[in-house]
Amino acid sequence: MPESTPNPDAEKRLHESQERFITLWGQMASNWGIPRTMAETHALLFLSDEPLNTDDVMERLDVSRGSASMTLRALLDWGIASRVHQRGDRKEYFQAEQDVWKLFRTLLRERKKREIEPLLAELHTCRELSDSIKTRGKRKRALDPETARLKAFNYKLDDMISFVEMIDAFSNRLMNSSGKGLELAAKLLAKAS
Amino acid sequence: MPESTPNPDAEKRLHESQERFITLWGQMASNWGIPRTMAETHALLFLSDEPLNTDDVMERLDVSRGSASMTLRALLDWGIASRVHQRGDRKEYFQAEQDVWKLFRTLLRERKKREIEPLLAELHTCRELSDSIKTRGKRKRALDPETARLKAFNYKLDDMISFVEMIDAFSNRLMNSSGKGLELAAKLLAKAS
DNA sequence: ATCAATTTTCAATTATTTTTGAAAATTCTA
DNA sequence: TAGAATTTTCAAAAATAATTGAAAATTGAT
Repeated sequence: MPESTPNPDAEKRLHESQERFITLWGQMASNWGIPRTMAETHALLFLSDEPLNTDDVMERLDVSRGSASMTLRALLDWGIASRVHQRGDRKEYFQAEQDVWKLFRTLLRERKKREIEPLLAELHTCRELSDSIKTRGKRKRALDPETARLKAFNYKLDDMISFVEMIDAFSNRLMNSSGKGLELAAKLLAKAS
Repeated sequence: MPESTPNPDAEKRLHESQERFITLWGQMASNWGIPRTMAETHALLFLSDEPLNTDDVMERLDVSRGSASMTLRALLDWGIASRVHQRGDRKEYFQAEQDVWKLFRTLLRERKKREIEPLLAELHTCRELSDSIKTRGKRKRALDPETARLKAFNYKLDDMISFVEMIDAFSNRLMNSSGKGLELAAKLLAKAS
């Protein structure tokens, strides 16, 4: 095998590897409730060395202009891509966060805001709703079946609420701890458990 | 307001609160790529004091027999519900894990098996694919653009791989640490960061 | 202000996921 | 083993989510 040939496969194989990564990213994301095209677009930007414009995305991912536009805007909304202006070109260019840990923290922040916080709010609403029954019009002697059911339900809600609060607190730590927060946490956990 | 009346609202309000919880659980789950009915069924079992059978689920959630059957089996597959036999009744009954932390660890274990491990495997495949180019047929004097692209890509893959390996290791810790592992991790992280 | 380039929007279409329901399979009882 | 009760299966239907594409809006240069 000739050692000095500028391997003609290289380009093709790099491309294949990138393609695989993009596809993988899309599949993973869709398992986690994120639209496939959004994740593929993100992967494409992540892998690209220079910023890309809408047409680049359309061509490489074979999607419509509308889709590319919506998707890119969504990535901006999530805070994992940013606009870049290429001088001498009127088109908008986009680039993705390159630091994997920053990316992770951004995603965590967004999902916390979009899901954990509303979840907690609604759980508290449930709890108030059922709690307000408990203390009303009941005698001390507590073992009528209805009260028992109520108590059991309230316990479960409380467990769930403190669990979610725990997750929430943990997310805060991770989000704010600079650098490799998880790594730290894992090490500490390893020692402790 | 009469203090001693066995409040006639109580039943209704408890029911409403449970209903809200079930709905909430379903919505949350579907944000995370889990079928709504599956989560609702889980919530129902979680809230129920005694095990339920397929007909109970069908009635309470207003779904077909087929759906209830599939869903219950899926919950068994996930390991977050178990079969129970009610003596004197031929029907199968189901109950959900009641310990929220155990539930969490079970879900973590499953998602790790179903997603993190395949992800890692495929990432390594990508890496091998692109790595095999790098070392082939290139001279030391490395700055031709193709090699540079390759290097950049490999760096990104490596970052991603070590990130996912980190997550994987962390999941292992959490899964195995008995009891409130996350709580522990959060506390430690709080001290350390 | 005008106009061409570019981006955004959104109703209609297409793709994907979930659910249904009844037939087939299984299980339990006698 | 027969037969009723129960569960499972899966093709078809329904529901949901994502994408398209062309019209409308916006932008930036002159």
